[in-house]
Amino acid sequence: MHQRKIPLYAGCGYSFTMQIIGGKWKICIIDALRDGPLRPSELFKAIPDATERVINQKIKELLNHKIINRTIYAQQPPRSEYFLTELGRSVFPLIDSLDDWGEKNRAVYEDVNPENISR
Amino acid sequence: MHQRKIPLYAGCGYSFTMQIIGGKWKICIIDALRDGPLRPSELFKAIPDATERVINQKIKELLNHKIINRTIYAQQPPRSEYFLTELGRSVFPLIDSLDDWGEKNRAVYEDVNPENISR
DNA sequence: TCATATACTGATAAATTTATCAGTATAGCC
DNA sequence: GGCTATACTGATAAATTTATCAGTATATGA
Repeated sequence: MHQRKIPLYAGCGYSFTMQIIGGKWKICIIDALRDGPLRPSELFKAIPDATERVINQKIKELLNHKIINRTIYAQQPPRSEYFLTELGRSVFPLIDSLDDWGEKNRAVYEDVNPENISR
Repeated sequence: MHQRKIPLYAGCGYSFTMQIIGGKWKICIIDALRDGPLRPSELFKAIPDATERVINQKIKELLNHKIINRTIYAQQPPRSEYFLTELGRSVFPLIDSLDDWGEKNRAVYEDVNPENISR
């Protein structure tokens, strides 16, 4: 595994929250599970821009962080389903706010040269 | 400068928002400017955990993204001040929600072995 | 003249995150 | 036996972000 060298900074609530739901794909996963449990393969289909490997990694983090949980069916071939925990559902309002802000303010950057937008 | 190879993913509003306020220090900067303009040196003092270089980089991004703006006084030694734009102030509710969620749910992880929390 | 204070920028290294690709395990079916 | 489908994991490369450290410019005042 990967051994962290610089301790995570969580001095403020938002830094902490960002550790849980930040990164490139986590919110996508949470959002995809809104309407009910999904099997891994369904999750991959729901987020086609991400590789399966990354989704698996992020699933693991979300499991560790108790945002999602898993049902494993004792079948062959294996079958499992991921679903949101109570804690996971509690981030819906955050996602919605972030999403609304983004959709609303996307237009602000539309008339700008991309060179001037990027970091 | 740095030339991006993988295009930024902003397929959803929240991905877009995350590009604007995500990363390790941007929200800290926005938050620090809540109570009024600050000079760079004051900003550094307000966020002692970050290096000045990083703050400067993030300032640049926030300027590009029209979240903050700058007043430059024609003085010597130079004097400038950063302040939030209208757009910048519009993210307060987001920050507050993220912060509240973090403070509220921090405790969830307190009884857990750190090994099981990290990614 | 020379050091000072201030607001930056450049170059590069280190750390972290994400992507790529290949491999494991197993019951059931042909 | 060999193939399939499924849910993963490992190793490593590539990309990106953050950190480290040094340097620029300039009016002012000692």
